[in-house]
Amino acid sequence: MRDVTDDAPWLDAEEQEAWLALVGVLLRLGPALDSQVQRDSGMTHFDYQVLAMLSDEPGRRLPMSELAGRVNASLSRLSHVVKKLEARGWVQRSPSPTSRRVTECTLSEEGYAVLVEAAPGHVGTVRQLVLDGLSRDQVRQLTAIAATIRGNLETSGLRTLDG
Amino acid sequence: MRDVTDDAPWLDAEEQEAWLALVGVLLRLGPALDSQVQRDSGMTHFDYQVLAMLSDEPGRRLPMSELAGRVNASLSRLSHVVKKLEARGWVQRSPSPTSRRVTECTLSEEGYAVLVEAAPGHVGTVRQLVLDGLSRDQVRQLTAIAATIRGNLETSGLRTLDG
DNA sequence: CGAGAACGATTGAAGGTTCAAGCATTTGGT
DNA sequence: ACCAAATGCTTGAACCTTCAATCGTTCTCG
Repeated sequence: MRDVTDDAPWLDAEEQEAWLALVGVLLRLGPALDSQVQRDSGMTHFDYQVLAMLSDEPGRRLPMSELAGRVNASLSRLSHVVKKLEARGWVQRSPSPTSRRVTECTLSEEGYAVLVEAAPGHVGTVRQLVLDGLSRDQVRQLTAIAATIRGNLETSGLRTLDG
Repeated sequence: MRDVTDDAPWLDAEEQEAWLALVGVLLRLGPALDSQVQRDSGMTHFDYQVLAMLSDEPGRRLPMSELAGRVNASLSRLSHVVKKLEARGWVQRSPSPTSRRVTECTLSEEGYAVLVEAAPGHVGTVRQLVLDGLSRDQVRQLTAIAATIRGNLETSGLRTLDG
C-alpha cells in the first residue's frame, strides 16, 4: 500500500515510521499491562484504572458519567465493568441525592484495600515498560504529543465512546 | 493513590502526567480508529493492518508467525482473525512448501481491492487523529519514544502475545 | 403547564481477544 | 536412530467491548 495512486495526502517516510511505531505500542502495551495486573491482582488494567480514579476522589465516589470520562471509556463499557466490580464488593452503586437519574459509584473499603495491594506492582510495571529509558525531556515531549492527539480526538467529530 | 506509604519508586508529577496522557490516548485512539474503518469499510482496524502488511510483501504472502509479529498480535488472535478474513475471501491459507508445519497467508485479489478502497479514508483518519497538529520535530520525537517503549516491552520478560 | 428533546444509565446480543490446551512437525542431544 | 523439547498453528471456552435499543429523569421553550 505504498504505491497506490491516490489523491489523498499520503504519509511520508517519517510519518509512516512514527505511525507504525505508535500502533506497535498501542497494540502491545495494553495487553502487557493487562497481563501483569491480571496475573498479580486478578483484575483488568481497566478495572485498576476505575478503582484508582475513585480513590483519588474526595469521598471516593463519582457519578458514572464523570467516571467514564476520567477513565476514557464509554458509559456502556463502564456500566458493565462496574457491575462486575460491584459483584466482587470492590465498589458500590447508589442513586445520587442531587439528581434522580444520576448513579454514583463509590469505592468500598475492600476495593481500596485491593487497590493498595495492587498499586506497587502496577507502578513498577509502568516504570519498567514505559518510563524506563526515557529522558526527562522525552517524558515532557510525550505529554505534549499525547495532549495534541487527545485534542485531535475530541475535535474530530468522529463518534467515540458510545453514542 | 498518591499518598500511600510505599517502598516502590512512585511516579512524580511529570511522570504521572505523561502516563495518564498516554493511557488516555491508548484507550481512546484504538476505538476511534476502529470506529472509522468499521463504518467505512466494514472491518476492524486490526483487520486492516493484516491486509496492509500482506500487501506490502512481495508475493503478498507471509507465514502466520511472521505476520503475527508484524501486526503486533498473538498467534492465537491472528489465527482467529485470518479465519474470518478467509471466510470473506480476502485472504487465503495454504501449507508452506518449505516446512510442513508452516501455514502461509496470502492476500487475495478481492482482499487487495478492499484494502485499496479502504486506504484513503484510513490514512485520512490517521492524519486527522494523530499527525495533525504535531510538528516535524514531534513526529520524530514520537518515533523515538515509541521505539524506546517497544524496547522496554521486549526486554521486560513480561509474557506478551501468547505463550 | 406540557410536549419533545436531551441526558444518565442499563441491558442483551454480536463480535473480538485472551487463555490454556492440544496436535503435528521439526530440532537437538545422545 | 531415538526421544524429548521446541516450534507453528489451531481451537473452544471465558471474558471483555461495542452497538443499538430502551427506560426513566431532567431540561427547554412555546
